Amino acid sequence: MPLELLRTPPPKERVDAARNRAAVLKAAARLFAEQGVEAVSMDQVAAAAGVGKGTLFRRFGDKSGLAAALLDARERVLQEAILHGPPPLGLGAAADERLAAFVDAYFDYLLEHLDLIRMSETAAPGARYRIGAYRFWHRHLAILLSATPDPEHAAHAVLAALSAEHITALLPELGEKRIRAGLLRLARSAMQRPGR
Amino acid sequence: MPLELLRTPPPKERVDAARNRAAVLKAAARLFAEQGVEAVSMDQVAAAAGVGKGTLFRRFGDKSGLAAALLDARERVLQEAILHGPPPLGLGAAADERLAAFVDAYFDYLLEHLDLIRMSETAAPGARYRIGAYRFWHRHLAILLSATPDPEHAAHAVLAALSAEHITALLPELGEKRIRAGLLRLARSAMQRPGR
DNA sequence: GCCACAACCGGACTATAGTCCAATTGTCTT
DNA sequence: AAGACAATTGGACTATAGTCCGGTTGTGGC
Repeated sequence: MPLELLRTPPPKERVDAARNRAAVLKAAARLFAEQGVEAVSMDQVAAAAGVGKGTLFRRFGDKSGLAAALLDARERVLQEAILHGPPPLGLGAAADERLAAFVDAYFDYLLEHLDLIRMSETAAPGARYRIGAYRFWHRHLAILLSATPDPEHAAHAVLAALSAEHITALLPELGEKRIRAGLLRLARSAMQRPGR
Repeated sequence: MPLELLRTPPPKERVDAARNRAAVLKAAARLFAEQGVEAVSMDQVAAAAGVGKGTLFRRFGDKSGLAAALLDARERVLQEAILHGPPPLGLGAAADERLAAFVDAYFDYLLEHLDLIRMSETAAPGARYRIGAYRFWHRHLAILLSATPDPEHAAHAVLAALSAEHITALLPELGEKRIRAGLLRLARSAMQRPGR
């Protein structure tokens, strides 16, 4: 088994760089938890991590990148469950059941980290649609919706209703329960073949 | 943004204030058209209008408010057509036809002013959901969708697929035609009663 | 016409995201 | 072990959104 495949990044990361990245993530997690994502500036994160601003931005690109890095681990759990976990989220259930399970699980994930996800989606214009995670969800949904006339558009439409910005705005107005029910209904109706 | 800032207030406006507002709108329209909405700073607008920054911000609140003010006239045309125009947009057609007509007309409006609308929706966090226009569209859709289990959520879901941010991201990927078709399909399926 | 007062004005000021580059530090070669 | 080289660092710097407040100017009452 070639050892190269086990090294995290192919070009090795310098130890000081790795230490700094860990320090930044730790400091950011603490500050965000203490004061809320919105209220923490990048300067604060850099200072708390004992690192310069330049380092912070080169590592994570911008604030949305930092948020995305913090979400990375949690995201992978969901992705793993979809790819290799048991049905109905994973393979083995009918498409409509997998779709419902995904919406349900994603909504949980959203509620759990709403502010962070919102930051990762909105800090830069169009950020949401470029990050790898969005592409993953989109691909998954398009496959589940492949019986519809335009699976790709349908997948985007479902994800639009699952954007952090959208859910944040709806939460005080409709409450968690109604939103969840509405999302599941939306997913079900998006599934229907156009056999009217 | 507070609607009060966008409409002429009943208590008479001072003539210098009115002149400044007109100058700002004119200068902003010109600069936005010339250089694109993103590329123009508020300082530039203020300078071009011959007005101080304070004046600019007090009048329009923030950049999204300025964008909304510029859209105001065009928005009213669509709202008027819905309230008092001929069917299928106006009263007199079946709900599903009115819904399709709205999606079609709104999509036209969106394409026509995509950057401005995007600015009015995204400059401030949550701005989109607070502006009066959104409330209008939402109410209209909720009425058309009143046969569904949760008209308010369904209306939000349709509008989520019509957000400027979303359409901007989809346009290069899917193209205008596919998006329009997908939106009409989405609207139709949202309409269906849950008669399963 | 004049006065008082509220509304308005504008630019200096703050806060924050993000850029840049000279100096530093780790790593690899010989 | 030392030198060469590239990756990394960090803080000074820029650009922009948005705030604040002392001075100014309409406006309505007398």
